Amino acid sequence: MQKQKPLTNRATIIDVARLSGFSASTVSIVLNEAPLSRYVAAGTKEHIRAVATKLGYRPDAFARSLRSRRTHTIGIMVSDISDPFCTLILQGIEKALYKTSYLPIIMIAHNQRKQFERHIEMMLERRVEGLIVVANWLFGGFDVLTDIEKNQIPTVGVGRDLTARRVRSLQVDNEAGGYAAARHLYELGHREILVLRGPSELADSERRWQGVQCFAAEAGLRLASRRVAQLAPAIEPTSGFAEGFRLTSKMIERGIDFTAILAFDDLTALGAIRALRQAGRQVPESCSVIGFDDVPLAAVSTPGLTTIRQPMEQMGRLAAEWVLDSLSAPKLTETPSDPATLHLLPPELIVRESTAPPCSRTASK
Amino acid sequence: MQKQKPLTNRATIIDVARLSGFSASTVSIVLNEAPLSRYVAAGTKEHIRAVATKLGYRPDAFARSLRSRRTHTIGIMVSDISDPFCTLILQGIEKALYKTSYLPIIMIAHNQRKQFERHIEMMLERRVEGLIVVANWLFGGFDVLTDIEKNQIPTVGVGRDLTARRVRSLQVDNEAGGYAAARHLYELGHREILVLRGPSELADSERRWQGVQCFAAEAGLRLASRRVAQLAPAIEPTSGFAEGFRLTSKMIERGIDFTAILAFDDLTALGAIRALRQAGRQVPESCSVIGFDDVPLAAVSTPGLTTIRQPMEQMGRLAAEWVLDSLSAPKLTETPSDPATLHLLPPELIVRESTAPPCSRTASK
DNA sequence: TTGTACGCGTTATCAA
DNA sequence: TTGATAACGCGTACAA
Repeated sequence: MQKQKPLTNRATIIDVARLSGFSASTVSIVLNEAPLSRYVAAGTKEHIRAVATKLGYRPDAFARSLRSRRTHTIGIMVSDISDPFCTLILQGIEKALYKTSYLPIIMIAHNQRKQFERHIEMMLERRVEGLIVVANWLFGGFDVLTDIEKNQIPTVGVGRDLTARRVRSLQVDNEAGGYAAARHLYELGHREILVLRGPSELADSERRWQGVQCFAAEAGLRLASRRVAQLAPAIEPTSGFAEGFRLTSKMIERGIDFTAILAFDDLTALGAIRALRQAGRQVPESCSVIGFDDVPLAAVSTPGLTTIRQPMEQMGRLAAEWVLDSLSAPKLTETPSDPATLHLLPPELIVRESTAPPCSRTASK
Repeated sequence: MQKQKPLTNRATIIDVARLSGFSASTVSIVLNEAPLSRYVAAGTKEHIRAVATKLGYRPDAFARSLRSRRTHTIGIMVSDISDPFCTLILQGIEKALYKTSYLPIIMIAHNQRKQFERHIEMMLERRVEGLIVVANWLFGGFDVLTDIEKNQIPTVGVGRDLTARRVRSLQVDNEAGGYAAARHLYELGHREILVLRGPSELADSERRWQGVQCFAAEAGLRLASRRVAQLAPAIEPTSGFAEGFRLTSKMIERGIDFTAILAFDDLTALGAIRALRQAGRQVPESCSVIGFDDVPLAAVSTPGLTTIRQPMEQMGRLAAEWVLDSLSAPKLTETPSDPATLHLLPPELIVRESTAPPCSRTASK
């Protein structure tokens, strides 16, 4: 029958001090297991701890940070939370951070510059010690990052190349990915390949396309320009599906021959598959399709989608580790001329059911 | 010893005061546009603002909150960030919160009780003013929420029924959803329906199943027990795919007839489709399939998946609004006997291509 | 119209 | 071994 105080405010360290009969300093030392707590009598410690739990005492992060000048906080700016690409990277970051005492502060920009800016403001006010920017698709200018730059907050970009903004970045090797995709189709025997390039505003599009061209040149494969299409500029990542569908349908209507489709990403590939099916063509029997990313749905769609995997979890983990490193590393020199490196991770070919050798009757040669 | 140096040497309000020649209080009043700023000379304001921006001054959220006793922060606990279900709810919450001055602090529990607990601790230390728990799948006991209870923090649960923990909750009407799914298949003409029930530990499973049974009773539809299977208990939401595949394959092997499958959720449905395809049956020509949730991949898989939509964004929005309401509402009475209502939202039937009338040759009767 | 003084909860420093 | 005190950065009565 213990009557509890209707605390509008919670127990503070002073309450614990009063009730335990010791000073706030001692309480602080004991509860934080500070070095000095070695000299505190065991009984005292025990008593103080008992009182603390009894009162449900919890240190106030705000007061603590104000005093210690440390927030133990890392800001994570995600461009789009409904995109599994970002989500998996986030997962990797989370896992890496969870082991440490750092708390991730996740903010979602919804692909809007305005929100991005506002969130950056908030992060600065919250004194994040590091920042990770997870971006996939378009994302306007990143000029806002200069704010970060001025404030000397260690920043890492994942998914997009932000080195132009002087931000160390982490990305899959798009060129190698494009190369691997083209090679896979070629080795299966495909010679008439429809290439659905990504939107022009995305740097990734160009890199993957270069990888494809590079392989074609090496293998002596001819990429007829009539079999190359480019996705229209798009705001949302999901618009890749509609574009893949539209472009593939158009090619079929025009009567252009092809035995395989090399799509910009998984969603584009799925759109292409829908178009093929609508035209009465089975995948992979009458047309192979390969995607890019290896988003979770690639594994559960039917047929399972052959694709180029980006090591998203690993990318997230690495980004987190980089930030953590620069946090713990002594800032020996101020290097404003630091050239902000771009780190490329190897992609991996994941073969599922959507690719197969071309059917003899379909192969026109 | 070396003097304690700030990690980031930013401008404080005092710097602004010094450089502008006015006192800190005047600066504070001006920059916050406090009521008293009405009496400050326009020139003074302008000057102070200029100095502030010149110095890149940014108020420190920690100091501010410490003083004002308000954090303007709402904790959001997400059970699994890689589950699109959670992600869409999060989206709704975000959008609703963005309009306000409240900042969402997102934490991810990765479906692990331990992490859940630790994050709850952190949220309390960060003095969140409200809490939203977004959960889909299993999630151990929620006893930890008693902490929250004690601290009198307004809490809303989304996706799972947490009323047993005295947490106001928001959920789709699972029974109505099951009912609608069964009805859709029945109205298309299906009489031999394979039902893949959800895992037994999930309360949703039972409710959906009751909806199905309810419709069957009303329509005089007989649900043969040999055509009812139940997913094995599972930790991850994605295991629904494997289970859907396994159970459907087993049914086919056993030679059990059915013209349609009513799956527990979209992933289960996709697993079923995979199994059907492997057995040489086309969807929807030789078997219809209906899912539940309307996760984004339902729209982009081929064939497009007919499903029961949960209004996830709306659920998120509502949850946010509820929390906001209890924050602004005057706490007139302490009502520890408050029965924590469960609010049910209507599901919606989304018809795509995976359902069709049974083919005459397939229908065995 | 502007400045002074104090308090928010913690922790580091020094004194006892 | 423990306690007193001063900061951390900001907002706001109250005084001027």
